Amino acid sequence: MKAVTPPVPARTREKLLAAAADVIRADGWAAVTMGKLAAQVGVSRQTVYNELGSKAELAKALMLRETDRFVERVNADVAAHPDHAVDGVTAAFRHSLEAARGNPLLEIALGGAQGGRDDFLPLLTSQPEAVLGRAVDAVAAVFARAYPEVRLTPSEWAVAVEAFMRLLLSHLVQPSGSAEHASGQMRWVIGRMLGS
Amino acid sequence: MKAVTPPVPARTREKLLAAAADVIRADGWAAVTMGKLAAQVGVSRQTVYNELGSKAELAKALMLRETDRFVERVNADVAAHPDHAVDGVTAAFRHSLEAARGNPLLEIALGGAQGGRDDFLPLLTSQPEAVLGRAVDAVAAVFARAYPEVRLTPSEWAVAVEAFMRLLLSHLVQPSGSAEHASGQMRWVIGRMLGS
DNA sequence: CCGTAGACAACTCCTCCGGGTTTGTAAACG
DNA sequence: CGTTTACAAACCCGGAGGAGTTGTCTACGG
Repeated sequence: MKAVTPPVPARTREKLLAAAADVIRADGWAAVTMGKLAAQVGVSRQTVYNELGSKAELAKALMLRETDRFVERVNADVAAHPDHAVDGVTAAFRHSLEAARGNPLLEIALGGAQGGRDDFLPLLTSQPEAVLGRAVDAVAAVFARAYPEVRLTPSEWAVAVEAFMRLLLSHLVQPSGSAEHASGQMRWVIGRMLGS
Repeated sequence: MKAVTPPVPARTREKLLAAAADVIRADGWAAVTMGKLAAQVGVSRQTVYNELGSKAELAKALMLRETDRFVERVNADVAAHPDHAVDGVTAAFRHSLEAARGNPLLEIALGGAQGGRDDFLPLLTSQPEAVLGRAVDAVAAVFARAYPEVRLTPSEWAVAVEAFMRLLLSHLVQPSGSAEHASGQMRWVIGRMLGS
């Protein structure tokens, strides 16, 4: 467990992000202060600034972290359905929907819950390419690699996955019944987009 | 259609809604007060309450009014492309997107602009069936009637149009390039959903 | 060299406090 | 009927104050 690599530098960032996620889970984004993160990790406040830059960048880093987890989940879901694209993509949709529900960070970022609206919303609206575009590219790559039998061009995959992401976010903001029901509807849309 | 019923009652409501829309366009939702509407229409404040019930119901009525306009636009767009479903639906998408941009009421309702967030957002999130479900039903009926050659079952039309609406709202909240570019992408998705 | 501790101005946030406005309802009036 | 008037409760606004935070800079120490 003890890091062979530099024990302090790169690992500190991860611990700071984890601490921030903990504080958010417990008391929300407003309760996240640089000083609290420093104390929780056992480091000075300036190290936090050196490592994260600013609070806005912390928000961005947290979103990117969340995005990575999301892509990883999608990867696992398609791996569980190797030979049926529609099943795999639909499972990824349903699983992502359930995982996102009750995720405090996501609830804050989607503006529903009050809190750092000014810190998180810009990441999804003003500069979507930062986090959303990144997710689209990664997921499109995952799908295209896992399901080569679905004959879509790279740009078609990009369009399909962008629609996939938009519908996912839409169902988070405006739930329509259960996740079960939503993914049931999505199965039809996904089936059409992937060529039935 | 409508009898030449009392000239005052039903017409007053329409004038009140129009006045509210004017005030919103000029000074935003916060500037809309029941007293101002009464003065602008030349009626007493209580008549406003008798006619509209409350401010929350006024918000709902305005959204329904906007929904009707939207459905009417869609109707016109599909009528302009009688023999090509994908063209008609895509045109409806692009046209709706452009019409919604710069529509003060929509900007408020979608939460981006500050303002009556507490009055409008619930209409799209807490009780989506009130306004959104209504729009889905109406648009699905329009599409199904205009393009019978697209062989979708009524429930398939409902699913497809719900996706259509969700993607429309998504592009309003998170624009991706120009309306031109967005509808270009949507053309592919629509083509797939309607059976290429 | 890297991280710490301390100090610092600017800023945000919260609270309290009035005062004005608005909401929503109810009565009396024409 | 619709209008006027009255009214309690809630809401919004601007200011004053104070605590807490942000972000930066400098001096210190292993």
